[in-house]
Amino acid sequence: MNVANIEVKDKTLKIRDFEHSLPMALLRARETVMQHFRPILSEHDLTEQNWRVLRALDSFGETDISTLAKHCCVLLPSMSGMVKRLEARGYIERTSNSQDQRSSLLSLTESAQQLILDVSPHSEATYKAIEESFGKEDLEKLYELLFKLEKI
Amino acid sequence: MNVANIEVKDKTLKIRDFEHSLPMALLRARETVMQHFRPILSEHDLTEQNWRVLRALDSFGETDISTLAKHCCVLLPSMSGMVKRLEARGYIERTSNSQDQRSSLLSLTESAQQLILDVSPHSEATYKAIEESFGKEDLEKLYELLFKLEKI
DNA sequence: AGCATATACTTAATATGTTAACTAAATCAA
DNA sequence: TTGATTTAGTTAACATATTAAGTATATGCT
Repeated sequence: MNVANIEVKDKTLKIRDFEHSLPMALLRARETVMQHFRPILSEHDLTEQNWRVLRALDSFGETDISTLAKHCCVLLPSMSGMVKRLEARGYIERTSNSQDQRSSLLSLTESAQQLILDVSPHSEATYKAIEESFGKEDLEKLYELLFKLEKI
Repeated sequence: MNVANIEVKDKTLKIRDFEHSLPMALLRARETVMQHFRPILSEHDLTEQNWRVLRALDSFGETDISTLAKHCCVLLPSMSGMVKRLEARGYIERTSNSQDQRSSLLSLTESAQQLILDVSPHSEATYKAIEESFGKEDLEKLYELLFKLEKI
């Protein structure tokens, strides 16, 4: 018997409730999407988060680690370790910031730029396939609703 | 300069590209939603995942750990550890499965059922607030699109 | 200048995500 | 019935998430 809704005799309603949970629905949807992208990334020994960081540096250019973390939706301690590992693998460089000795500026190495050139076409193709399967109009509508949800 | 789109003179297009990424949009939206729920859960020393597990057990009733993991969108090794910790805290019980000695059946303790009764009203209220702020029709539309996305 | 406070980041500790290896029980085939 | 294979779970190893504590530099006040 379901304690959170004791008047419900069978579990049908409560199960729909669980499946209908907004965080759950967002998680499942994201999982489905990522299942299409992860094989491409893992071929290059990149995690989903690694790819996010490299793409963000490519998009926004040289930035400090805090700004990068915000863009990538990653907490600073996670980013700290990730950058350290990507630096060790030769994908990220640090330049000391003359204005503030506490932080440094991060940028992509040549090797990382080449990696992005290699991976991007596959990533783009996967995205196009999703867009085609899902429908361009529905996808635009989904973005609209997701962006709206970010602002509540 | 953005390597993945070298003909782009400034970074505007590439930045929008990054922000417009579907996994990123889903992640950000989910983060926004969870920021509303996490304070309630952390008051009871529950992680987001813990709450998912307890709610799933409440909804689906006694189940084996593999089924539970699928419902919660969690991998089996993660679930294995989580169940062990929730069991140690007195929230989950194991019953040996006479049909199959490899697995056992999991269920909620009285204490967990009481916990759900305590937390649910706050969780419900938060959900209602989100629903009101976001709009009921848009929320239904969002669910519809998310469920559709799960099926691609 | 000198001290208190704030800021930027790292490190630590523990939980969870992810893949691979491992254990034990169940099933299947000869 | 025995031996190979499959299935259900756990454990291991490492990456990331999360909160708290620690370190060094900047800034503001007196």
